[in-house]
Amino acid sequence: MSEDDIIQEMLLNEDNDDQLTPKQRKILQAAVEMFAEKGYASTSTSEIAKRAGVAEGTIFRHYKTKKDLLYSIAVPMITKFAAPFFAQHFVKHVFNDQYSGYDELLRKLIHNRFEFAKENIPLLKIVLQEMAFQHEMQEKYKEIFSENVLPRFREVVDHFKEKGQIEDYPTETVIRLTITTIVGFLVTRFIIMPDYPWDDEQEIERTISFILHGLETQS
Amino acid sequence: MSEDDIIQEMLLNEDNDDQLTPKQRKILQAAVEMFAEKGYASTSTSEIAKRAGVAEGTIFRHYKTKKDLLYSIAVPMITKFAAPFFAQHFVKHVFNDQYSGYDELLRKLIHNRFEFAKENIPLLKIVLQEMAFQHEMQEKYKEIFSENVLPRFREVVDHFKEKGQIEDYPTETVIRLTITTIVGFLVTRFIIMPDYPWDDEQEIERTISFILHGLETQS
Amino acid sequence: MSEDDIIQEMLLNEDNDDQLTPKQRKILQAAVEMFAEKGYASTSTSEIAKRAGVAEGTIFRHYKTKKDLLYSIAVPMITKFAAPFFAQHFVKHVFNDQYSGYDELLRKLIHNRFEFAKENIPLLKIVLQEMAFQHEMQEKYKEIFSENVLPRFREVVDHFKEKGQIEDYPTETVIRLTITTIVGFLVTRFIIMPDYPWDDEQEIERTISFILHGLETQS
Amino acid sequence: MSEDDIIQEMLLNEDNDDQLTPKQRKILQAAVEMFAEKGYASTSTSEIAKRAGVAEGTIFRHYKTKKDLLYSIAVPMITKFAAPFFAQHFVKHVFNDQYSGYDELLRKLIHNRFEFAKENIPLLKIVLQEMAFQHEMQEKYKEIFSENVLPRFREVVDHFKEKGQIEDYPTETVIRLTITTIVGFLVTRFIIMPDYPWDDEQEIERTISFILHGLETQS
DNA sequence: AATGAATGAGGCTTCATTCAT
DNA sequence: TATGAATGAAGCCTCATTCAT
Repeated sequence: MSEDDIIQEMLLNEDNDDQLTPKQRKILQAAVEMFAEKGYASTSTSEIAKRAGVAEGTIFRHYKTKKDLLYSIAVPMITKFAAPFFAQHFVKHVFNDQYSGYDELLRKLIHNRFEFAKENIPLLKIVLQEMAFQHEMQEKYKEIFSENVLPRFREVVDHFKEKGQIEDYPTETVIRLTITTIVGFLVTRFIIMPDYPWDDEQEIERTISFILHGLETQS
Repeated sequence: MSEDDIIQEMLLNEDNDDQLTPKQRKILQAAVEMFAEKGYASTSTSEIAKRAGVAEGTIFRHYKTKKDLLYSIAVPMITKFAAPFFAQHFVKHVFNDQYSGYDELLRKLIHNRFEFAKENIPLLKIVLQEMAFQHEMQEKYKEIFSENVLPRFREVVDHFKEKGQIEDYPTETVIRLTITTIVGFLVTRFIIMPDYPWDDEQEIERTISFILHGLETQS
Repeated sequence: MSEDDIIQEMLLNEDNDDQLTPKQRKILQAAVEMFAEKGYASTSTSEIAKRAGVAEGTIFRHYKTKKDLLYSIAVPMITKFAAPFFAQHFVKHVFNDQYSGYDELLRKLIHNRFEFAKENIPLLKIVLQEMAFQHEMQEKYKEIFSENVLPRFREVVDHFKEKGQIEDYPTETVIRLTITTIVGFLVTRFIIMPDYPWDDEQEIERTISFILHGLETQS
Repeated sequence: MSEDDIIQEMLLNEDNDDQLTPKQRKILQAAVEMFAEKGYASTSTSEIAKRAGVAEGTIFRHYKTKKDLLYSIAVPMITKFAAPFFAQHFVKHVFNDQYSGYDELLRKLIHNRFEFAKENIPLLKIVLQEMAFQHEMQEKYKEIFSENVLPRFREVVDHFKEKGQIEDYPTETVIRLTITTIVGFLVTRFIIMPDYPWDDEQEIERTISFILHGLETQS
């Protein structure tokens, strides 16, 4: 757990707010809000400046370009969202403890990402939206996914497939179904229907059950 | 089946291409392409005009506003994507045939929507993107969903829950998990990873199995 | 003579004002005035628009870029200034008439360019100024000079050197001294001291004499 | 000769580099380079600061205004370029030595200004460019020219006209032709065609001959 | 003396929309 | 119906200059 924390800490501090001037922090905050509300392309730098309480020129002193501003917000978010897969013990734990199962891993992952999403709804929205059009973000996503998420995830899934806990679908399919269901839940919960009266604990459990039974080896 | 066809036909003809002048058709086609490529906000009417091979003014003769153009493309798409739920026998069939199961429904639904998505990738992309910001599209979506999709879907799910085929989750949860998994598959298949060497038939079957077992009553 | 006229006519009509809308003509006129007065870099497009009595956007409908506007003004001017050297009989005349001398050629050239400069003072100023920084203009100048002016001039000078009318300086030197003196005169007359009470006819004659005696074969 | 040196020394020391801090010297140097390369209006103070390796604010500590910076560079240059005419013996020498001719004076003048131009190409470029638009520079030029250059030059020319060495053109015309030819040579040599394989010694001699014969009394 | 963050006016350019033809 | 010239508001960005440190 402490190891995980350290890594997340590092990730979060990568471009840490500590080094930012107050004005810069205000700019980032305003930009995040507005990009999430209206989309990157429909948000003007003058609006951001106004909401941040800053002269428009000040934005460009810190970010050469409007796109720079977007990237400085969105690109690290991609890494952060994939953060659990950077933790050393994400995989190790699974292998070392013979009694641990896919359910335990899933439960940890979902709870962890649920909390993260809850704290970062606007950022999540921005990434989801702009990933469609921003080349540099797609590159970052591909890099993170293929170099960090996919290999770790594959190890784990293969492990449980060998243990017979998971149906013998192609590993990629298992991963797809798992991620799709988790992300689908988070998107529904926080972006599509944030005002629905969710019973989060139960809904999380049902989602875990759904995945587990969906992937369970069929006799 | 014929009933279903009629309804879809109606849906498709709502703003049917038959009534369009060639220029108008060119405009729509160009707009769909560009909105999907670059996003609504980042596409200029002059670019659309150029690609459509018409004068800029011509666009505004047919669509009062750039947003009108978007809506005339995207709003019907929402209806079309929910089309199966408009079909009378979508539900009736389920009730009349005592031997039919959730799997059969799911299989039909997925195959049907898979084909539809395949034929309408750019439109799908546009709707997914702009739903986030366009109020009128959200309204249309909510209307369709709560008045047509949800009630029908609820009837069906309740029916199978009563028959004991589906675990006793809240109906909304079952619907959410089902839709999330289907849409997640389509998005992954056609938008996120269109170039992956998919074995569509098998992947569809696995997705169906995943949903079915995920929702299956646990002894 | 008529031949010469035709060629000049062509040159002048190359991008002739006839094809321009009234607004476009106004824009060009305003741009020429302001570039000459304040320099290209210190003239804003909004000032040009104001003086032309046009919306700022209108400028960019006709000229993609502020620099385009400059080039569309200045580049043809380079050709026009070198126009006499495009005339077929500029050289032929010299060779065909055994009694003609360098003085006659010079006299024609100076008178002709004097009238031209007089009618195009602002354009002359713009070219002289911007030649220093605009790459594309330098290229055009080099092209015109090395492909049209220099070869013709060289033929003529060599001819008169052979006839013993001109001192045996390198041809390039003769050309340099001639052009330098003519251009120096025009620049002084029209740009540096336009308000001095010039006696143009006499000053032209003195300039011709100066060049002729300066280059005359020394016994 | 020593007298001449003293005067030039004074001129050069007017705003002498000795009194400058290293930073200030760097700023001036950077400004000269960039103004010559891109022109005054197209050079930003931040670029100058960057090339000089100082903070933006530092420039404005030494020069109240960007224009101040330009003037502090260009205005003294005007004086320096006219420096020979400040020397007492420039004229005296001519009168005292009955055997000296216009050729000797010209030769000295050209050699002297040639060396000066060679050492100050960027400054020359700046003055030539900005003279067109900067009022204060024009004033300085007019002052220097009418108060120092013109009177001295006139004395000398009148002297040689009386001696019959120079054709009886108006004195202003003689001066114009002389200066035009010299400046034309320097501009061609150092600014328009600096890369041409010049034979400087010979070209200078030819230029002197050209002027002398051009002005020589015609029998 | 030196810094560099901050400013806000203004620069060039794009854009959706209008309208006379 | 179709055009495309014209608009002017707004967008992104740059710049000379100021000021607290």
